[in-house]
Amino acid sequence: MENSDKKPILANLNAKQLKAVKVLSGPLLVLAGAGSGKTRVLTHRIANLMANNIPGGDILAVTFTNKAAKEMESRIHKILGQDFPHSAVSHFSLQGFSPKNPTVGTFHAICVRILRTDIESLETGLTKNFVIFDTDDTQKLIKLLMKEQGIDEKEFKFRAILSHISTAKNQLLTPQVYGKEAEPNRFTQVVKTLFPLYQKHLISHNALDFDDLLQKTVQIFEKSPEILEKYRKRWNHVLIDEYQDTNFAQYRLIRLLSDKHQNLCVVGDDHQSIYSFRGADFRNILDFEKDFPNAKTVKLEQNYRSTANILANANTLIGYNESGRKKNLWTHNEEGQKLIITEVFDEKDEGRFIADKINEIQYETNENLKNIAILYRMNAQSRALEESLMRNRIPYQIIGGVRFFDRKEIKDILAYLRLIFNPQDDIGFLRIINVPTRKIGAATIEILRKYAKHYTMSLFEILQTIDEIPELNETKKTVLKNFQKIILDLQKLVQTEPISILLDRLIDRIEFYKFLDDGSNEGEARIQNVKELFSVAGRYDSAENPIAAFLEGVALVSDLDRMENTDSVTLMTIHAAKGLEFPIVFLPGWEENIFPSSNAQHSLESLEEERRLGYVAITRAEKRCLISHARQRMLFGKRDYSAPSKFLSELDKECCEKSTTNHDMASAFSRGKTFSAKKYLATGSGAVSTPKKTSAASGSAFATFPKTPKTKKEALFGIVQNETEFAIGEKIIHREIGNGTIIQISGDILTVAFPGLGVKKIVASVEPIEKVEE
DNA sequence: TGTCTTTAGATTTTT
DNA sequence: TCTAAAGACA
Repeated sequence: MENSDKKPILANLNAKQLKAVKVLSGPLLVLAGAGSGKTRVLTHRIANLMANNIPGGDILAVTFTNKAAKEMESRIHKILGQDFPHSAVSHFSLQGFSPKNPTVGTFHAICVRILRTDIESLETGLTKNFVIFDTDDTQKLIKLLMKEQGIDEKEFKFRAILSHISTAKNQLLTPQVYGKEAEPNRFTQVVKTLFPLYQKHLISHNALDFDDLLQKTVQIFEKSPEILEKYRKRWNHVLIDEYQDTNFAQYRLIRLLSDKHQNLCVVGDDHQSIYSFRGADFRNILDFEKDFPNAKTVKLEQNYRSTANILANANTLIGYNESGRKKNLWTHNEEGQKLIITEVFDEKDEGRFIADKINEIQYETNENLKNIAILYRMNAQSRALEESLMRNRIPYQIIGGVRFFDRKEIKDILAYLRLIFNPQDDIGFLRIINVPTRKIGAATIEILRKYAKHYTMSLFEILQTIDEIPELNETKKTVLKNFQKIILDLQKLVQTEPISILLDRLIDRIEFYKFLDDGSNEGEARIQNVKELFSVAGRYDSAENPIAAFLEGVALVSDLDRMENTDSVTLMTIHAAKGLEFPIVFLPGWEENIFPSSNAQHSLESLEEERRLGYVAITRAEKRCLISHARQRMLFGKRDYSAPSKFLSELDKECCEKSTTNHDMASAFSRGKTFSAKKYLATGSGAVSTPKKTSAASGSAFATFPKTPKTKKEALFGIVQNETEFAIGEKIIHREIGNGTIIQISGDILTVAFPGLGVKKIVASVEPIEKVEE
């Protein structure tokens, strides 16, 4: 690297950061406040280890998300230049671990790779070809078992049972141990019945759920000292990011790997622990010095991200928590603007307020939209915001909600692949046996299941003996044999052909596009979604076992990994925003029972977790933070009055500014009328009538700005506008909005100032506007 | 058995 | 509001 003599590894670090980077061995705790350069320390420390002749392959770095893993790799690469071969780590590759490069990945991704090598040592019957069951699969399975056991679905919620099982697994409890230890009551009695059955079925399907990935790995390590030794030797240096969010299974895993060499560096901030619902326990980070008495501790307290005003608010808020280590986060950054707290009328008014503010900010500072984020407590809040942004023609991308890989058509195709890859997968079989429709219904399935159970074979395997099943007529047998043949034929291709060919043949054989195409826009969108799958699949063709890598990738990938760096506003939950930062952050919905959530009101612990979430939310902002709360809100089909969040009164009053959109009922009503008039516009504007459909139509998980086919608009509105006939400064009249002045032109998009209504972006060829001759 | 219609029920956060 | 399960009917 050109400036290697300047030691870039140790450059641009403050004294504390440098201290952490320079510790080359032994246990190290880095308490890193928000925005204090945590990732910087991690990456530079890895680079420094490598610069001190520790082979990259000796290093294991565990991150919380795949996105963070990728980010970390590219940053290490940047620091080390050629010293770090760019092939880097492929997160989903099944090839072993590289001797040259650090292993970077999430707990789940790393565990999968360990299991692909060593799971058979457990002698549970699980093989290297195991599939990963996602939430949807596990829900189906537990429902199935409940039916089988005659457990009343009304009395016992499958969700509650699943989450109970998950918690137990995260505590590394086996069904046997759970059965002994759980306090006896009606609910645990049910779980005691279902847990072992659930586990048994997973094994017989050759499947693991998310929690198994961790638990099985720990089991291997505890059972086979020689396997544990292999990984201990491989990873002489272990680094853990977001340590405050580790659960017991992960904690155990870390101890197993690093107790011997003690070269363990954990980084985190107990104030940012927000995943306790998933079993995370921030006491892990508080107890680190107890667990490792030789630990060195470095506190990073200088914040480089946010203005002093933003930081002051975050500090004051988190100060209301009793738990956690006291910290003194400070900054040299300028004071900046005050945090703005705005009272709005309802969720629509809130959407309008945010859209107007974005237009205003853009007009004033020409801020790139990718610097703006809207962070909310729950996905259900996004709809009103999306509608408003769409109406105002503000491009946005939405992370979360219905994930791309959760779409029905995608899951169906994946289920086919799963079955091809693993014929034991009954859940996959049940998903697709009648997709496309083959006239195989509940009755036929029941017969198959009876025989499968009797011969302890999987549903797919039982098709071999189909001729010996008297209950089925010839037509059914033919249909089932055809289905079997499709799967068997495609299985032959797995070894030789890339996934794209396999997908192509599959879609062809089952005439999937024909099945999806119902003539509607939604049908077209579904086809587009399936086609998008090809581009995703292409990335796995170079893996050793492409289909396994592909299935694994889609099981472990989150929407966050698909976040694009485009010129658009980002919408996501606060949880998803952890680890990210944005110059301008909107925080809507700071109302009691939304934030803090109604489910968090009953205990101090959960309320404190909500407060930490608030802390995370505010500290995402670099320059500006705009909080809003609505007087009433439509939620789950009901309109309710809502009190401002208690967190608002816990902010630093000196550093806040209150405002209101001042919309009483009447004005909100008239505004609503304007909305509906414009909604007609939005509805007609292309293939979309609701935000959700937009995301489908765009062919990805993102609801990107609808690129509207012009011809359709013209047909719909009978307006043919010449895009070039407008100029800055000209006056126009909008049929619905009124008179305005053009202040900016960007291609077909006009920025128009409407007196008294604010600045809006308008697509010239779409909206009913005309020039006003003066 | 599929499809259309109705109804009930659930909505925090996610690897 | 939206989804999934249940019911009615061809």
